[in-house]
Amino acid sequence: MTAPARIDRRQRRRLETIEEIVDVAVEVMTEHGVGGLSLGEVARRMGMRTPSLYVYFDSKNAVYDAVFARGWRSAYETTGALHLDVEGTVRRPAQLEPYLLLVSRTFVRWTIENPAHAQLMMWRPVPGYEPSADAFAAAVDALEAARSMFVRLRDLDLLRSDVALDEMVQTWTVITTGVMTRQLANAPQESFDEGRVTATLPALVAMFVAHYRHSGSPTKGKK
Amino acid sequence: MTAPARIDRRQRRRLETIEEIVDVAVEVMTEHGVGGLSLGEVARRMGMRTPSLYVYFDSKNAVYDAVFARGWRSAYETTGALHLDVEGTVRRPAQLEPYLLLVSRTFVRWTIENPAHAQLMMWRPVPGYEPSADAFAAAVDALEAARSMFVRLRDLDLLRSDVALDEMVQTWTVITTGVMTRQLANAPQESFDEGRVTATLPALVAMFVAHYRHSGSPTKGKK
DNA sequence: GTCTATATGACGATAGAC
DNA sequence: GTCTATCGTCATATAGAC
Repeated sequence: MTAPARIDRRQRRRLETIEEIVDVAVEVMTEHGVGGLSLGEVARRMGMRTPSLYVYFDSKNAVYDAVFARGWRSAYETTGALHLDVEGTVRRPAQLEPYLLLVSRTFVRWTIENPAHAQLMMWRPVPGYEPSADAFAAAVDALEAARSMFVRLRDLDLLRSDVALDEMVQTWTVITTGVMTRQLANAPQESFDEGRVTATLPALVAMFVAHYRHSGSPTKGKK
Repeated sequence: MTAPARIDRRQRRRLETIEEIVDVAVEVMTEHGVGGLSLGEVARRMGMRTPSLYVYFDSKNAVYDAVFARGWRSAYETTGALHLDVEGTVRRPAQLEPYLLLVSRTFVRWTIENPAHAQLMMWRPVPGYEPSADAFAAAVDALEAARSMFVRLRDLDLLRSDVALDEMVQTWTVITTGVMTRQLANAPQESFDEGRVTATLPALVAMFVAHYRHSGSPTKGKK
């Protein structure tokens, strides 16, 4: 039975080529902007001709789709790791604010360090491209992870239970997306650590925590 | 002296044509996405040939630049009107939170109703385009207006004076930009009034006010 | 001054030879 | 699987008609 093995080897090679195409595409997007992706440039860097890429991807948008899905999976893995400890059991944060600050910093840092992925994921920079159902599922998974984080924090009595979870998830994503957007749009050359926008994360998380923490009544609260 | 009059008429016609080109360009950007602007499409809709547009604009990026500058001027006029009363004297808001909610709602509403302008202004959707010094000045004016609003509110003892103004301006723009970004990226077809993201503005402004208002000590405040 | 005709080079994409 | 050849479209540039 050598036939299956040969097929496996072929498929492995094919997958490696696909991975390399995506890598080079991200490289080009990082240099020339997300909308500046050119299949000709990708082929040139890989030592091929443009039409050869069509063996692996049906269209330019299919390449964008792979970057989109890969981005959400990577962000999910990076940020989601904070929600679980090594054994995989649910983590019990001692204090709410330091925990949420760590989560937001981890996510925003990922977006600043992966600007091509992040812009494709958070903005709509490419006319005509919309994520496929498969790619969108990766985004939904990541949002669901954030949502279940808030469920967990609420069950631990760290967050108010009189506010709709949707509102917390929405305001949370507005804050993280807002920081990422202003940092990448206004000063894309600044790193996460030296960013003047990323530096406001502690203040923004403090506002969020004051508003939604369980203990006190944050605003207009009838004490 | 008929010559100057004829020149005036010509210049007026020229300015009208320029305005029309920008109008049609915004129309195309709204339909096909900001990066989907095609000078050929603009010329087609105006009943001209593409090269004729180059009489009025040096390049495609010059058209983007006009849209960028026009957008910031329009946003400035729309939002800045709230800061002054009819006579032009400084307005004295009775309550901080309703006032800031009105300002943020007015600004974000403008971005949702002018998505092409807003995306060009707040994101970086067009590879190779960077605003010229002139166009950038319009953006600086608008940001300065926001900053002076906070100066005024602080002088009126409505905002804390122990926090750097820069931080307030930064967190404020993060919130407004974040709402605009998530609404336009995730549900661009929803109007401002029916938007599920824009609906979180009251909660976000409440957080902001609780954190920065003068009276109480919002978080970790030593009472 | 205003527009058209024409040309160039890059792009995404397809067809077909090897 | 990779190539050459080709198509249509795009931004852009130049030359010249009116």
